Amino acid sequence: MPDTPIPQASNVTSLAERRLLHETVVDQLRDLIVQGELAPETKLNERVLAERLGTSRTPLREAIKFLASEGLVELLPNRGAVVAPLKPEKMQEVFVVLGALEALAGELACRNASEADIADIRALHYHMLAHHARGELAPYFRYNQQIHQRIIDCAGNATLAQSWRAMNAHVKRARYLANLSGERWDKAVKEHEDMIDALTRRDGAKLQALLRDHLANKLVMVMEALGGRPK
Amino acid sequence: MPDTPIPQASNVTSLAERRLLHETVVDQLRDLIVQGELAPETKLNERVLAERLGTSRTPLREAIKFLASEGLVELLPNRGAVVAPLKPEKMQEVFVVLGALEALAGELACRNASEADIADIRALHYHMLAHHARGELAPYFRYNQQIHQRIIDCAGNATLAQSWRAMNAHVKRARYLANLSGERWDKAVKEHEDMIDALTRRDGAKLQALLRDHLANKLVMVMEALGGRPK
DNA sequence: GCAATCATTTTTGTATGCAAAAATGGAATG
DNA sequence: CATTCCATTTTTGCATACAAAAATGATTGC
Repeated sequence: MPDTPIPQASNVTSLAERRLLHETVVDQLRDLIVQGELAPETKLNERVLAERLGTSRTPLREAIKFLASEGLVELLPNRGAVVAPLKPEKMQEVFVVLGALEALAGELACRNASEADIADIRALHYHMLAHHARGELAPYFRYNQQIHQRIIDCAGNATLAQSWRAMNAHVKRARYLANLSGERWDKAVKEHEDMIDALTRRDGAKLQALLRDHLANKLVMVMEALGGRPK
Repeated sequence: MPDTPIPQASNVTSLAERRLLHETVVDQLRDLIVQGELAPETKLNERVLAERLGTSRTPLREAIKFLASEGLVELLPNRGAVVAPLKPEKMQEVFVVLGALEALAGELACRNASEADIADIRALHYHMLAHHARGELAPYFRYNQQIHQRIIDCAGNATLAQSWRAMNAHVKRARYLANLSGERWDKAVKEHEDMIDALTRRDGAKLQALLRDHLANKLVMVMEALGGRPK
């Protein structure tokens, strides 16, 4: 018999641990969208999707509403929902906001990150360099994302992190469009180099500027790719 | 309490509106939360709330999921949902992010706003001044919010606007705590004065800085009020 | 008197049913 | 051949049903 826990009447958040079907459906559906398995503008047929995810329409519809709030799906009254289109204008908007969020995160991270945090990020950076050297795109992207994620985390602002995560989901959808040519790729890596440098020196202003530029460059690449697509 | 008829805003299905019940429920529920009618940490009883909003549990649950994504409600697995607590730490986080978003909006607005836009905002500002002069708090808040909203709108970035709206909802919940003392209120008005000035001169950098400070000052007030609350 | 236990009630989570709207397809018409 | 109906099918939106989990509260034992 374990010790009887003291009844914490008010602090409800501490016991929100159990996994709910609704949440797994949200995660699965978000993955399908972000990974591009459900392409932009795909109609979400409730019956089909529910069967695919092994659930009924009710939790699926709740998940769709949740993702609609994140902007990953669009609700069409009486006509269901579609995967949010990948419009160039939308991308432009997202990158601008994301730039501001990452800049803020960079500044906060320079103040709040521990030395261990920075060492971790640096390690991720070297992993990324290795994959860049070998021209391995997928692992490169993975480490790239992890670095950005870690910088956000080091900012120590959960609200910022959540907002960033939602915005970043949109960008992830477009990442495979970026078509990293050798020159562009090298440039992006160089920017990362500078970012790690600024973070190590805890130069918040510099890191902020670098992140903004980095995002702006990413946007250019995505825009070229999107603009080239016949729509 | 026996059947107390709740004034149904207009659940009329007469007009062939494209508006879904789900959306009206989202708006109604958000209003109840933002206006404080559903206090922080209130448990959302689905049966009771559905009846109150004149609907069934299904659309209500969808609305709850939607608002959970906005952060206004928290989901407790197998225990339903509660109105998100108003914790000081959360407020601090929100204000930091909101500061970055408004700063960005200010910069963009200085670039993109038309002269007519600026004239409109200036007009709102004078209305606000009038209500400040008369010490009318509620109308003051209303115009204050409208001014901030208009600046966001002038940025011409719908993604930014939506993100701001969600963040701002949290702040609105705390606004009645701010307890504007004469001195503080005067200071806030003075800051607005400067903001209008910077916008008119289209001095983006200045407006950005002013908005950041303005938000930081608001935070101080809210924090004092929240910190003073025995919780 | 108090805590623990367990039956009962309540509430949540999911599935299903049903009506209305939209999509589909095919015949009739120009 | 294209277009416009209209009947049929499909899909969505909402309500309800039902099982499982949690809250409640009465009872028992100490």
